[in-house]
Amino acid sequence: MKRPSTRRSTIEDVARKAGLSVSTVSLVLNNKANVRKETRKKVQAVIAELDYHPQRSARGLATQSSGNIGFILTEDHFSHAEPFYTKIFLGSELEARQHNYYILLTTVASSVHNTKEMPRFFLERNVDGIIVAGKIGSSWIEYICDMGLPVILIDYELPRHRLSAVTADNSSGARLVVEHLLKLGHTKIGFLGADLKHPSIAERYNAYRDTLAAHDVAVAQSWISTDEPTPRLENGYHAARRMLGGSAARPTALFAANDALALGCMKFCKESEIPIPDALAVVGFDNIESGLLVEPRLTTVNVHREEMGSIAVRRLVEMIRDKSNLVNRTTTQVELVIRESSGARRQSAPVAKEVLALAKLKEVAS
Amino acid sequence: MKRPSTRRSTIEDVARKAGLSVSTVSLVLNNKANVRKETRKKVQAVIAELDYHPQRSARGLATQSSGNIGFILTEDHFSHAEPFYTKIFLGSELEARQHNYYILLTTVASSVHNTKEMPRFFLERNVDGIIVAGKIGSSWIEYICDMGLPVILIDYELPRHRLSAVTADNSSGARLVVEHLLKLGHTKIGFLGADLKHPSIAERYNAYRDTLAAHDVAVAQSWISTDEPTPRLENGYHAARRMLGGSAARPTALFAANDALALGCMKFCKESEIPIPDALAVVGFDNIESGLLVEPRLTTVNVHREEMGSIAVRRLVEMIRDKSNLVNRTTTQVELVIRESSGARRQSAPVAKEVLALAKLKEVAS
DNA sequence: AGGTAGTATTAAACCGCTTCGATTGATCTT
DNA sequence: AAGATCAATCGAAGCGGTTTAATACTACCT
Repeated sequence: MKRPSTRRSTIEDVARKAGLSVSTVSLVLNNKANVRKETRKKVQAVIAELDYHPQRSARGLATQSSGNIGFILTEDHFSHAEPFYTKIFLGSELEARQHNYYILLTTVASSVHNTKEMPRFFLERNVDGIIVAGKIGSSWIEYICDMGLPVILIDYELPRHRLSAVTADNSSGARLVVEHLLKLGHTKIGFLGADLKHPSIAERYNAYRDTLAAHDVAVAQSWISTDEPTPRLENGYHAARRMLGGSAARPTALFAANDALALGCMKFCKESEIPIPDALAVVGFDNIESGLLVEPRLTTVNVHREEMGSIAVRRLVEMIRDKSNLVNRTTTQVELVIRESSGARRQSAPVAKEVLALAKLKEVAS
Repeated sequence: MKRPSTRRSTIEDVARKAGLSVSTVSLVLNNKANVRKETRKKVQAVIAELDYHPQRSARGLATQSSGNIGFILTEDHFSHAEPFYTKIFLGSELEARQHNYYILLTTVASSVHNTKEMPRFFLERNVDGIIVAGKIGSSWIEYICDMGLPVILIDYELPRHRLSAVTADNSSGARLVVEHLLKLGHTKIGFLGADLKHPSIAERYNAYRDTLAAHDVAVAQSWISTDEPTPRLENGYHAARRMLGGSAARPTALFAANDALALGCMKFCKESEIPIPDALAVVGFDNIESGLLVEPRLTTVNVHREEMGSIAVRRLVEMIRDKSNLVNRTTTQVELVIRESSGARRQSAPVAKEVLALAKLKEVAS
């Protein structure tokens, strides 16, 4: 651990001290061929001795690249401190580090835009690739594609645009949920959703319908709510009120498109004294931490968020390195986490002790 | 909105098109003196026309600065997706944007370190200043100070090091809590804390004791818990079990050093069927979102997290710009948020509808 | 008109690295 | 032994800005 007491050393210092030219040092630095083994060793020794680290901006200027990855999140996704996306970001950051990239996180308004409100890193060409997490306005996508930079989406897909993406296996997750509820004897299973234009929600919804159909279970239209604009807690509350507040026949189980909606629903039930899970079994999706705090604890589907982030970075780095624009979609595995809100488990497990199977991956190069 | 169809334009393109030299354009770019008004106008027009934006790395190389701010968080703070720090980060990012800085967020191990695990941005001299959020090992602080970069702490202080810092007004917050409980008639008020070496917790603890003393209210040692290593939910749970599980005389009210501890405590009470607030009033600190989810909802102290982040950036930018090393400490105001867990309010308010007074600031330049 | 003091503009050096083409030296052919 | 080939090294140009010192232009005195 040496202090940067004096001036920081440059490639020239290294070259001089090693008795070689700057170019040779550069070759070593970048692991290029045609450097004698001893020369390489020598240079590396000097580098270590001087604690030399190439300067980012100099390198960036010379190579016309920044060493940064742009991470874009819409304001509403992040500003509600959505822990879902926080974890994704964290996974990205850790992975980026491995590859010597920095991540520039920026939030943007969800749709319209003019050049003024563009993330600065676009204008200043300060990123080598882009990660977009969550649903975002298509105007953004258009713009981003026009930049000609490698792009990868997380938890979002656009069939039309042929973009690489990392998503959770929403269909399997939803299927697991519905099968779980069926197994518990439910036949009146409702769906608490939001904007079906969000592909993840649509996938969950479709798998829900398909699974019910496959088991020849009918569903009343009034048990399905897909009118809410966003899958947030308040909206779960409101949708639950509409669906359960009246006198109409209620479902006995409810699959919410995500945990926030499920928690909103539970909040309504608590206020209306509808006992969960006895009068209504509730299941969410995402496995956010708050699901552990409520009473009863929320049965849900675990999504490997950090992993989604790290995979996205890995793919993106490949795209940058190989200058490939091969579109590839990765689906991360999910698993059902059974707690009390679905009525399958009666005892409360010790706090913060929950073992989840490790994730595996299915990849599809398309 | 123009597409970057061709090559991106450089300062030379601007100069040529404006019929001026590169240097003049640079002068305009940096708002330097001695440029004729019309010349300035002309240049600006061309800049707009070409949609020119100076390239970060070129600028960085020339000025030996990066345009980045390093944001350091210990792993445990962030990896638990602590929403507390997420919000602080968000505030920083928004503010940084105003000043044309990027934020590089990195997490570090909480203590020991060798050069290998240093954030890369140090080694590559890729930041112009540093923000440290939350408690961090003193070895880190030493190292960071040695870098000679401007530093500002958020939610942490080190009397010995004379560093600038942004903190919440912990003392006032704790005083408000205790007075609130006293007003409700409590005289047996316990404290659920953790590591007193964390200055924020220590401040809250001291204000708690002082306020009680000022009102001549005694407190049993068994009602004070400060043994937990970190102020996290599990630890609140354990501490509550130790304090309330036995047969000894219980306090009737408990002030937890933060919301996570309070929630852990509530979890224990729920399992042990200790009714809140009837048998025990509970108050937290921080106002994290989960406090709204539990039943009863948590009375707490609101801390303006985004604001703390934005203030930190503002101060840091000043330090960078003025090359000043004036130490200054800013304390952001807090306010009591009364909900049901303290027993002062019986009705449940409508979901997600809570009006908080706007924050004001007290500043002390020292 | 000539000198001077500013003010506005510019040429050129420089920041630290990469990369291309040239150079050198060694090894292989015939 | 003279070329040819190939590996290792190096010199110099270039990336896109900033900054310094020199120069050109004005306006003002006397």
